Amino acid sequence: MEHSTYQKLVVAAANLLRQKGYAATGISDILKTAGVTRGSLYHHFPGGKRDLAIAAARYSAELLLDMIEAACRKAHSEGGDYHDAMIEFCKKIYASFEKNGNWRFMTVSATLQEGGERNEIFSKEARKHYARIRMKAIDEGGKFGLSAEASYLPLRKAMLILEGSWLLSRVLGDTMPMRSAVKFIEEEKLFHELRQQAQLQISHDETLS
Amino acid sequence: MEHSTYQKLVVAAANLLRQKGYAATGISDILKTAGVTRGSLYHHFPGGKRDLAIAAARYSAELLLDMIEAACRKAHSEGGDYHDAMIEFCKKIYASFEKNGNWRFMTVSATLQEGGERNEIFSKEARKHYARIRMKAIDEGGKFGLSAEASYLPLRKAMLILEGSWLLSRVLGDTMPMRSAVKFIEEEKLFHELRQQAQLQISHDETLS
DNA sequence: CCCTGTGTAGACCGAATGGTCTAGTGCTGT
DNA sequence: ACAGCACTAGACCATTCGGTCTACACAGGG
Repeated sequence: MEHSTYQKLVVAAANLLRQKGYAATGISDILKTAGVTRGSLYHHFPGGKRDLAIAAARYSAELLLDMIEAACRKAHSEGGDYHDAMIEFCKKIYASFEKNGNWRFMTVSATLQEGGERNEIFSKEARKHYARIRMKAIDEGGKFGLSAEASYLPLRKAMLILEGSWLLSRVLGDTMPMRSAVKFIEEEKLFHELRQQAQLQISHDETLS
Repeated sequence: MEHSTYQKLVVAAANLLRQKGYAATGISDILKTAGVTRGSLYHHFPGGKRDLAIAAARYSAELLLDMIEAACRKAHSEGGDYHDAMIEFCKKIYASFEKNGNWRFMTVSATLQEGGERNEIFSKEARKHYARIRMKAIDEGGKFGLSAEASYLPLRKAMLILEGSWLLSRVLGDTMPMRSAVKFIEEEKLFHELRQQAQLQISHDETLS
């Protein structure tokens, strides 16, 4: 990991918050995991737990964006299309889930889920991160010659499936839902191809008539 | 609501747990919401919070099964197919989400998510409920003449999308993800039809050759 | 040499948490 | 009338929570 106290705190917080959620994660947990004492935390994060959670969410979102970018780059270099990139992205997440529990994913939604009443600060942060993810999708999709919508919708669907299956896998203590998420996202590529064929078919028919 | 103290506790707990999660929901919250005092709670649920959460999860799972059943019945009576039932199911959940925040859904995964270390009791409960949902899907799909797998997979996919979008909608404080979940699940019907056509196409070609 | 600023250490605090315990209420069958 | 019971009420407890505060370590500049 990183060696600065600040970084140690963010990394530890990101992991714990993702695993247990905001309310269940105690400051002491984070301090113990990070090997840091209370004074340091409140020096770097005057706002306490809230500040730290926001920093952790930002860090996690960064990792997620990197994964998306890497998956797209790989698909590109292997001659695949945008849907191949989505599959690659999903498989990466599954692999890391299978290996280390749930580490390195499901950043924003899990991290910023404070119990109880609407927390406008956290919601605003979350919206910011998801907007960035959206922009990244549009950007990467564009490199495959896709429109903004054709870039964003597949990623959104993949994200929903992944978040759902991640949630489930965590509750059940079983990676099966994550595995089926991979299958579902592989299916999406087929779906997309079939839809294209069907549209070709239609325009063909229309040309004939 | 129900009038027995036991029922009042279960209903209040189910709502609060779903909204805020296990760790963030205090016993006092539940008592206040239910209009019940501490002694009563520990009379009906000697195991305290844990017992109550398990009962709440069971209750929520029951509601979910009812919703699935109702959606299938409606699709049947209107001459629709199994995918129409999934769409109906999803729309119902979206409608109730739109109306009362997040009430009456996302039972098991949210309710039984205790922070921290693997909680084998909760996981076992969750597995039990999801197994029941699976059986219900197979049962209902059978009435539409579908195989077990063809019954279960669409529901699983719908559930994953719904859980993901529910999670997101809650964090963002915006029903948009739920709305897109409805669209995605409507898409599934089209996907299924296209796939059937393609398979017919293939078997046709094979017959010709 | 001290002074100042950045960062660390951990004792300490009030509030809130989940859980226990005793007293009491009101309905039951006898 | 009374004993037995299921149930309710809420004071009480130990623990833990997030957060504050003072003391200290140790740089670099004068």
